[in-house]
Amino acid sequence: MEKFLPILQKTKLFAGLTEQEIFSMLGCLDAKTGVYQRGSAVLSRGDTVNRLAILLEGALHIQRDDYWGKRSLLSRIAPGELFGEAYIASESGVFLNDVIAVEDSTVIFFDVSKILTTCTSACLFHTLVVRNLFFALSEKNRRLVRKLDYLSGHSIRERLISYLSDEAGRQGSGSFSIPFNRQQLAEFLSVDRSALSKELCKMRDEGLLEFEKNRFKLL
Amino acid sequence: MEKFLPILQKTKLFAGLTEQEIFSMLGCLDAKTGVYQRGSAVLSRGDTVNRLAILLEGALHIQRDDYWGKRSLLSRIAPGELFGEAYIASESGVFLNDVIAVEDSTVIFFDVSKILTTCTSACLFHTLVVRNLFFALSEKNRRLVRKLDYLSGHSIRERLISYLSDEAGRQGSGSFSIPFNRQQLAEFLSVDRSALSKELCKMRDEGLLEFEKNRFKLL
DNA sequence: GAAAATCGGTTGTTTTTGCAACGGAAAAGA
DNA sequence: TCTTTTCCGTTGCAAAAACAACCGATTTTC
Repeated sequence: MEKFLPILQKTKLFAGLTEQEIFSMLGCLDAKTGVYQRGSAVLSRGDTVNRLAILLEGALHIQRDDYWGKRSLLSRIAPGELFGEAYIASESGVFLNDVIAVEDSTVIFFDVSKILTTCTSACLFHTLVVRNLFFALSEKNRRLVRKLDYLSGHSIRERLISYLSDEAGRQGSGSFSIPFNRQQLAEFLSVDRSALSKELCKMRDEGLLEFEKNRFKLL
Repeated sequence: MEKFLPILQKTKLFAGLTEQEIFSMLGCLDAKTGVYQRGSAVLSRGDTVNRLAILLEGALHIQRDDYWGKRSLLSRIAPGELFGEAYIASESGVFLNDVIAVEDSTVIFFDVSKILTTCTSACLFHTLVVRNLFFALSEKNRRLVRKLDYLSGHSIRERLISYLSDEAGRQGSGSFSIPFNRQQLAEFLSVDRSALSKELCKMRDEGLLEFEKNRFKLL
């Protein structure tokens, strides 16, 4: 557990705490880590979730397959990001999606209710963590709204433009790479892969952008 | 301000507090109310938001018009619901959508940072409000994920089914009414109104549902 | 109560998207 | 290195959705 302290210190949740303070909270939060091989499930649809999770190493996809096997890719989780936060406070707590490790991954789980319920040891950093938790949730919220924006696009081109220009802004450059291959990007934007491919090439031919593999350049 | 205490008491944010306790917090949170006529803007794209808002009376639409005047309806806010929560914790704090009063509305704004920063009067109910805030944000989060689900549908029919069956579940009956007219429902689901109308009638002819105006019955 | 605006269903046409299948290039695995 | 798998662009066709325009009914406004 100790070896993850430097990583935890960089997360939004524990921002501003010393390694020592984080360490003392881990016990209080009943922290448990899990290791997942590439391709295995971290959480599955129907699981009861009552813990907050943070990805320490690797990469995860939050996704869902419908009756016909059509897959929706809701979001990708990068190291330091938290997930499962939407369900811990729900009555049912039943998880509606699958969380899959797309790389070998390590995840840490917290019993977050311990932070929220009146803390017996009303320590100073508790207050800070609660504040951080609020910021993290708020940011997550913004992310979801952004994704809603992508999907509100009425055509493949609109969805692509809103997603790609957003990504360019986030990475601070018109030249950037995305964490998806074509199939995954199609699932992320809820469109057909071949139609996506067609549209991308059309946009390239029109001089709107350049790309090679998962690297893009907006013009 | 006092006349809104019974309404505030029913909100998620102040759940579990007495009217007296809420009243004493209003000053601490620097609460301010605003009254908006039907059709007027509560918040506009580009505004800097650093306050949490709760709708006390009326109804709001969070929406956005693109370059071509095409409107996306992100969500509808009912009395007691909070909004603006995504932006108060962001660096820029710049609001990306428009919030429009679709009925005469009253809104209350809070300086929520006051709850989060170390409270000089570390009162008991502060802790409770922070916990409530977390639950409220978490619920908002779930709502956004649900809407993402609707928009992930690959056809108008799929979007309709996921939205309508969700609404049926939420209202606990196969017979229910929705807070949108056809045009608004089309904007909410990001589809063309006439195509939506066509699909609805087709589904009715196939015996999947019945409807009249904004009242639906799933079969 | 008359005029104006909104609402929702309908139709026909155009455009876009989905789908299925193929093939070459690159990557992964043995 | 050779085989197998994955990736991604391409094509043709079928299906779906967007668009524009129209109309009767209802609602709103004055």
